This record gives sequence, C-alpha cells and structure tokens, in this order.
Amino acid sequence: MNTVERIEAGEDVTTRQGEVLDAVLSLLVEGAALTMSAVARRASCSKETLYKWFGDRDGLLRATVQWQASRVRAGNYERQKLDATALRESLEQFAANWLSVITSRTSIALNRVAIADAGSGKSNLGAIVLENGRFAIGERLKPLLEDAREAGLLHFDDAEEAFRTFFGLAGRDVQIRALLGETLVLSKQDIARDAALVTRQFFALYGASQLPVKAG
Amino acid sequence: MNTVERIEAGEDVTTRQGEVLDAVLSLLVEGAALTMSAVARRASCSKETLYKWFGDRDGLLRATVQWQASRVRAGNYERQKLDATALRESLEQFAANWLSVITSRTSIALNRVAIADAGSGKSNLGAIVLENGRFAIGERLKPLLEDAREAGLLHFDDAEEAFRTFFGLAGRDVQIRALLGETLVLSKQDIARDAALVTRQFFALYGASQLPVKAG
DNA sequence: AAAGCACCGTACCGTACGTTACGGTTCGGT
DNA sequence: ACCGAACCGTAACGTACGGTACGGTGCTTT
Repeated sequence: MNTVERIEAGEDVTTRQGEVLDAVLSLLVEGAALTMSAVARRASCSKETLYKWFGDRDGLLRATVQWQASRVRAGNYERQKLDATALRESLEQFAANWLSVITSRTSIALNRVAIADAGSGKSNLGAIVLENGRFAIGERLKPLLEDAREAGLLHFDDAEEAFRTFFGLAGRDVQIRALLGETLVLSKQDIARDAALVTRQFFALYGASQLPVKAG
Repeated sequence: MNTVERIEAGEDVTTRQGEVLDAVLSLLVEGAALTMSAVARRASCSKETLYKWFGDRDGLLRATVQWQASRVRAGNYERQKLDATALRESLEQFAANWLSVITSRTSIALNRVAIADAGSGKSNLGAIVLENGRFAIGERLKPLLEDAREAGLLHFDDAEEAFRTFFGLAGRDVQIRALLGETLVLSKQDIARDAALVTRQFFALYGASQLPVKAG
C-alpha cells in the first residue's frame, strides 16, 4: 500500500504507470465501461499489476484524476506591475483557458466520474477534481485581481466574490451542458470571442474606470 | 412496452406509479445504490411490477426524471407591462428560484444520474434534464427579457446571449460545486442576497436605465 | 550462469445485480 | 360465489465485474 500512497500524492509516477493512467483516460474519454479488465487490456498490463500499484479500482481512479490534474496545472501567474492592457489580456487568457479546459473531452469525462462518485460517496474524487479545477483556478486568478486592484484598475471588496463573478461570466452554461451530453464544438475563434466578451463584462462590473457595482 | 411509452411522455402516471417514482427519488437523494431490489423494497412493490410498468432499469430512470420534471415545472411567466421595479423583482425571483433548485438535493441527485448516464451514452437522460432545466428556464426567462427590452428597460441584441449571461451570473460555481459533492448550505437570506446581487450586476450590463434600488 | 524480481496473460472465485419466473393475495366484475 | 386481472413477495438464473492466484517470460543483479 505504500505504492498507493506515493501515487495518491500525485507524483512519483513512473512512465509505465503513466501509460496505464493514460489508458484509463482514453477509456474514460471513449465513454467505455471502466472495468479493471478493460484497463488491463488497453494498457497491456496484468490486473495483478493494477492492484499492486493502485490498491483497488478506487485508487486507480484517484491516481488518474491526480495524474491528469498534475499535467493540466499550468504555470502560476507571475505577479507584476499591471496596466489595463496587460490585465485585459491576462483575463482573456484565463477565460479562454478555462473554456477550453471545461469543454475538453478529458475534463468532461473526469468530471463525470467524479460527480458519479460524489453521489455514492465512496471516494473523494469530487473533492480532488474541485481542488484542481474550480479552486485551483481561483487561487491563480485572485492574485491577478488583487494586483489589478493594487494598480487601481479594478474595484472590489472581496476577491473571492469578484472571482466567482468572473467564473460565472466565463463558464455560463457551458460546463453543465457539456456534462449532460450536449456536444458543444467551440472553435478557437468562438473561445476567443467569448473570452473577450467575458472580460468586457467583467470590466463593466469591476473596472475602476466604470462605476463599480458594489457588493451587498 | 406501450406502458413505457405512455410514461415516457411524462404523463398518465397513476398515483401508485407516482409513489414508486417517489421511492426512486428518495433512494437517489439518499445516495443509496439504485438497484431494482432496493426500489421494490422501498416502494413495497414487486420487481415484476417494476418491469411491467417501466420496461427495464433505464425506463425506470427515464420515468423518474420526467416525473420530477413535470412536478417542478413552475407556472409560466405572464407577459405584462413592465416597469423597472417589476422587472427587478421578476429577475430576482428567477435567480432565487434557480439557485434553490440547483442546490436542492433532488436536483443534485437527478443531475448526477443524468450526467453519469450521459457518459455511458446508454439513455438520453442528459438531454431530458437539460431540456427541463437549463432550456426550460431559458424559454421562461427570455420572454421577460424581451418584454423588458420592449419597455425600454434593457438593451441587448441577442436574448439568448443575455439569458446566458444571467444564467452565468446566477449560477456561478454553485452547481458544479454541489455536483462534485461540496455541501453548500444556502439559507433563504443567502439566496435572496445572491439573487439581488445577480440582478444588480445584470442591470449594470444590460440595463437601459438606472436600477431601482430596493428599500432596506 | 544462476537467482531474483517485476511483470504479463489468463484462469478462477465470489458477489452484486438485472431480469425472469412463480406461488399467494386482493379486488372488481359477473 | 366464482373468475381473472393486477399485484406482492421471494426465489432463482445468468452475467458482469472486482479481486486473487498462478504459471510463464524477460530483465537485472551478483
């Protein structure tokens, strides 16, 4: 079980183990039933190895979620002196990145298993996904918002609330529609346009040059 | 299978069948494993009857989703001459209603099974839920927005886009967090405050005039 | 070269669950 | 009173799948 714990930490994954986890991801993305036998077949490994490395089916799922999370983790935002243009570009980038993540087949598949799991309460996949998705982007975006406030570009009392507004403006109904099976095809242009719109709207609400909407 | 089709239409559900579907809902809400045996036990009916009425497990799920949907369907918005105050109240009501729906245990449970189902592609529960959730509220809210534009209270080109903005501002990260297992407790006051904030923000983006401020 | 190890492939076991079958009971119609 | 339909409770069947055991193979170490 020590192996399991190392993997649960989301690191020290050997290349071979990474191949196995990629096999899991490929099965998930295909919507195929995720049986241990199917994983072993797809990864060309034995079930015995799966159990040795990951403990049980649940551990395999956890490892997969963290494997994908560790890969998605983008570089952190670098605190900097901001001007309005740099802020706008950063916000657009955040929005575009988030939109492309939540519409990716991998993200959709992983969120599906995590949500199903959260229902049965077996494991804590939901918490892991939440931690690496919604909360991770929050922790990355809030420093930007605070720097922008520091620079007098934005106006808000609560960074968390401002972030949640940005999150809502960016995500809208996209994620729930994707999760519920609607096939949304967002081209690069669609995403760029939406990201620009979101950013404009966010500026309208929290930009210092505009009249800020104050929180109740 | 004719029985199944009648039930798929979401109507002609006898009281006894409704009791069975309520049993399904209660099991779902509890997060219990939804086996046919468990349903039969909970509903005090025989499995044979379940299969006779609903065809198979999938049909039972479909019937349950539509059963709940038909019950949630609120009264339609009545087109009316709007003033700013009536508009604000209507929007706040929409937002508050939506927030309380998506945080209700029933909605969360139902969305979970629909999302899990959408992954395996077995049935079309996802489409049904989407139709009765996100799209239903869209069709109910858009007439209000258009009346408001007619009355010169709102400015927008595309009612769909305006609605999606409202949807995003209202929902934010609430639904995904709930689906992923975070237990959000929103009191009446929380919801009312959020609904007011959302409405203020929406007015800031699309309002043609100054938002009338609620007293207190 | 020999031994040990990590792993693959596969057969196997136990259980859970969807589905079917059947005997017993209630009840409305004749 | 009798019949049949509808339904309940439960037993039984088949299968899918999580988990385990085991023989075979190639690679590393000594």
